[in-house]
Amino acid sequence: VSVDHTDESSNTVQVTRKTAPTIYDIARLAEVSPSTVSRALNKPGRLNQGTERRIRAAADELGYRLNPIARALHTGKTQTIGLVLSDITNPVYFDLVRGAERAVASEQYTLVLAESQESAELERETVSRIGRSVDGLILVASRLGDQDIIELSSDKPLVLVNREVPGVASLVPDVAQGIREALDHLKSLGHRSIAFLRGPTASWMSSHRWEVLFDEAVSRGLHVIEIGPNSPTLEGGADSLRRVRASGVTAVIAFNDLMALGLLMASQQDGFAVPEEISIIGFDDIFGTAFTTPAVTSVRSPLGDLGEDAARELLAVIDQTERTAHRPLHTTLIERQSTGIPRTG
Amino acid sequence: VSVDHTDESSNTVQVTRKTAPTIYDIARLAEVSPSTVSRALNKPGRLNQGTERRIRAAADELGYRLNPIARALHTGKTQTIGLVLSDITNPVYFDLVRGAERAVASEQYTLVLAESQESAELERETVSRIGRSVDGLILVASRLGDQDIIELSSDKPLVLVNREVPGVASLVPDVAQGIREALDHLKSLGHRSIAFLRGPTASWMSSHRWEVLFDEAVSRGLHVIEIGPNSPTLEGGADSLRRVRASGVTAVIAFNDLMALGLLMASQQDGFAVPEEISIIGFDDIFGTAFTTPAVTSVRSPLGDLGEDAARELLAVIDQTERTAHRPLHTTLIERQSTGIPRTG
DNA sequence: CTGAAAGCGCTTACAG
DNA sequence: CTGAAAGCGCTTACAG
Repeated sequence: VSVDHTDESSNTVQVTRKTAPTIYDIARLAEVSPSTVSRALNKPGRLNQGTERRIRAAADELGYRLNPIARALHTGKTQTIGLVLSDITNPVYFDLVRGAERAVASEQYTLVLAESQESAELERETVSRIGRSVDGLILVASRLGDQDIIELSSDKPLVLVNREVPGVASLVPDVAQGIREALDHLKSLGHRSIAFLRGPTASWMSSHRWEVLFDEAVSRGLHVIEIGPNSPTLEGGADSLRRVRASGVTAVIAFNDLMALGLLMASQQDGFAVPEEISIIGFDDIFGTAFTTPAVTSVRSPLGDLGEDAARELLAVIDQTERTAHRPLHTTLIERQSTGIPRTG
Repeated sequence: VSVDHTDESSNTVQVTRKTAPTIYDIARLAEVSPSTVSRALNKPGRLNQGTERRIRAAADELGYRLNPIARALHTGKTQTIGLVLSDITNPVYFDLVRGAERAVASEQYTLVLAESQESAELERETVSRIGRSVDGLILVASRLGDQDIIELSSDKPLVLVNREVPGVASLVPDVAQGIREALDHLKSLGHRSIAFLRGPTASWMSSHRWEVLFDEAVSRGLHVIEIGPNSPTLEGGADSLRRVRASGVTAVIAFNDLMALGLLMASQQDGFAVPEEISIIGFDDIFGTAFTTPAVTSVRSPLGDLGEDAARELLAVIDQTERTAHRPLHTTLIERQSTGIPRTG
């Protein structure tokens, strides 16, 4: 490790940072009142041209930059929104975070990021830690109970992603299309009996996908079972292998790609052939699904768009502007090599 | 897409959110002065037991929660730190972000996340957007010039990660150990001539790795060349294949894993055998390097520890406390199957 | 141990 | 068009 410090800090002498100029400094320099400075800077064009120019010149000269804290205290707006995820390192969230970050940055907002680590308790703590200093919250795959979420949304603008709660704004991509494509794909390959590898109990999205999958499978005359709950991780997928083999199904649809990848690797280690003995489909099409051999067939979710739209939706609620029409967010099957004709089919 | 709204918001009638209680409300209820309330809540044990208890009871009854903005205006501290990355979706950063998030959260700080999109210009904008409302900044793989960084650090606590600038605190894992292991590994396999696939011109880390690699290769009597600059992405790696083949080297060490993966996939598509015709080593050991066939040999960086230590270092600077001894952050080679005996060796 | 007062740096009615 | 004043919700010397 290399750690360098300025001479000052290594002497533990405080680096005296020049105190930032305020509108009072500008007022003095431009010979106007502070209120006039504030107006000049906030609503250009409402003042005498000369005064405004003088004020701007003074501000530039002093290197003035607005203190957002002081403004926030008065306006009650911090120009900041909070994004709460269950697990920062799950690759599913990368695109979502990026989409949200770009959407807010383009409106001069700032993103505050927090993680709940798959725990309702920690999520509650996290929300209360950041809640008071953001203008609104995006809760992704929230592990909180419906009641908690309803209360939260009554005192702060709130948008849910991949979670639905009655009366609360939420964005969930239409999962049916991708699931139908997945089932049609499996059926056409000759599969008759499939399993859904479910995620954690607290995951609304896992139940949601299961319910849609169940109905669609039944209507196609496919046998369908549920295996789990499992941790939504590589390990969770790997750990389910025994139950998958014991179940006798020829195909598995996992709650997410991490589980699908885990199951794939565990299968290969066991010499259980993919896709000959078991076809595997993941969910979300995260980074890495295309890297394995066989590459993982997956139902792609529009994560980047989801993050972006959630942010825009939230900003609209905060600013009380009309939301623009929503683009449809749907899922679609990406066929790769982890699905094939079943040996027993 | 499903978008639900409360009745109020869909009528565009403002949802009247109850205004939050302040210390004045508590003061009235507990029949003390606001200053006493502030003390009771901030420095427990300094007041008369009875008063303190009465105040706490009143606060609980009202559901009081401190307004961090108001406090910040007075103290000048927001309990927030900013993390600026070049590219949020690069998997290298996942663990780093998580490490930093956990470290700051454990100190009741909050993480603000921003992205510079590989552009010095955008990075400057980003820093100025979030700079005034954070207590300090972590700049990861900053694309700013040395002078900009020095100025920045003179008016705000700042810690650099994977970048060194004289006089500015910075954390860079020791890259030499991993590089030595990589070279010894290649040499023992019989390689005599290797290439470094460099990253973007503005990447300090790319130059740093190259310099260390150069010296170590020369001292081992290996021929070494540099190919690039390249975009630090899958595409960047893939695009370099032609130059790699033309160069005649038998092994490549890429600036990062994304490039190594891109090169691997392009090679396979071209029928250029890995590792028989070209051995490939990546850098950082990101998620996904173990998934390919052959799996990618990589120099692992301790990204999570880096993020955590950078955050702790920054908090120490902010609070002017003594930094605890730093643990060594070193790199180490993870041998997988993308390296092997060269056919021409 | 507790209170009155000033101040953090803005914004915004209210006057003129 | 511009200024004086109050206020956002805290904290912290300064008194007593």
